[in-house]
Amino acid sequence: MLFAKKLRTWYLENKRDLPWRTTSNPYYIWLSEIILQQTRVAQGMPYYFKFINTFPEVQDLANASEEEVLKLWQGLGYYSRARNLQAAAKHIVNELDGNFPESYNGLLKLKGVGDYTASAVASFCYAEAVAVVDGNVYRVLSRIFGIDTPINSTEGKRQFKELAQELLDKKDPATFNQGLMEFGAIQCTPQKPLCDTCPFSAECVAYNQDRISGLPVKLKKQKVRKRHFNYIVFLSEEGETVLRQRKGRGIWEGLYEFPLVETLSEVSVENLVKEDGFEEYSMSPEADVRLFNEEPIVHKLSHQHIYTKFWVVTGSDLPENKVSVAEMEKLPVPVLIEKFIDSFGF
DNA sequence: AAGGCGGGGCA
DNA sequence: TGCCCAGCCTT
Repeated sequence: MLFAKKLRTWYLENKRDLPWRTTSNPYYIWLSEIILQQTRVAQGMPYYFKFINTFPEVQDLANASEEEVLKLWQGLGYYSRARNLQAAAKHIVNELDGNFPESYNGLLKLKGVGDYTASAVASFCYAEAVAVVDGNVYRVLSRIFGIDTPINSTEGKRQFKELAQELLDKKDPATFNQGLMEFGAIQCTPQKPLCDTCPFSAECVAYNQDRISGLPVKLKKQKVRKRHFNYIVFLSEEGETVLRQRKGRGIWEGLYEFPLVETLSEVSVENLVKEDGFEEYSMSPEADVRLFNEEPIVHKLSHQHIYTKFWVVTGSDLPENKVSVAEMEKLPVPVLIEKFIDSFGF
């Protein structure tokens, strides 16, 4: 049986009911695709509901403040997605008269929309015959066809895109694309795929050559950078503290945090006050600096381990960027900061 | 072509 | 622990 036909049959019998599968509104489809980039369905789902409830139309998203968008996005990670999301919404409203691009090429021009997302929206909403290639597709095709080209190499990307495009059901690209991804998510999983009930096991190269654990091939693993963050948590008698917005390129761009002194290694209070950047807070001599957590809190990200100490300062004048506790809770902050705020109590 | 970017789930 | 998740952007 043809690959597409077999996949279609499997999909129609096994697909999950997901909220973005009941709409053909390109705004909702686009929103769901951005949320789901490098993100599991279970993790992204509550954010999808928050966004469509808060911003029912693309105009609502375009008119919001960046701060409000980032606050809604808080906890989901990869915050450039949220900034690009709103930039694209503004572009659609202001330059495209509120109308979504209706082709792969048009969609590709939107900020934050790459080959995958443009293919997904174009095929789901407009039945354009463009194949999606995401992590699921790499895994499924590499196993069934026994392709060991690294999926994160230039050649691998080209090869898998070409194969997916050949296999694509040109008459119903939406069902094919969703089926291939769903198959990877449910049946051909990274660990312990369900080969016993797999409709492709007879021809699957990985299954028949016992190479399941070896496919797909991925080039080298990223090494984790270790950093040491010292957050200065000012407290005034009026119940204020200080938060600052992270600027420039890097982690958590646009989010808020306490004044930060980054050091090359763990520091004591004697050394902390001698660090570059600390003197700018011009603390009063009678100020009290107290370490909140004796043992550094390790915040683990995919590419960084952040060893964090929170230093609570009382009896000092507050530097720039004072905020009340009520204002603080409306600002978007990294999960690391949110967890501290919760445990500290304020 | 390579590196950077979050947070969480799972074996 | 390490790997992966409906990837994209910058250098």
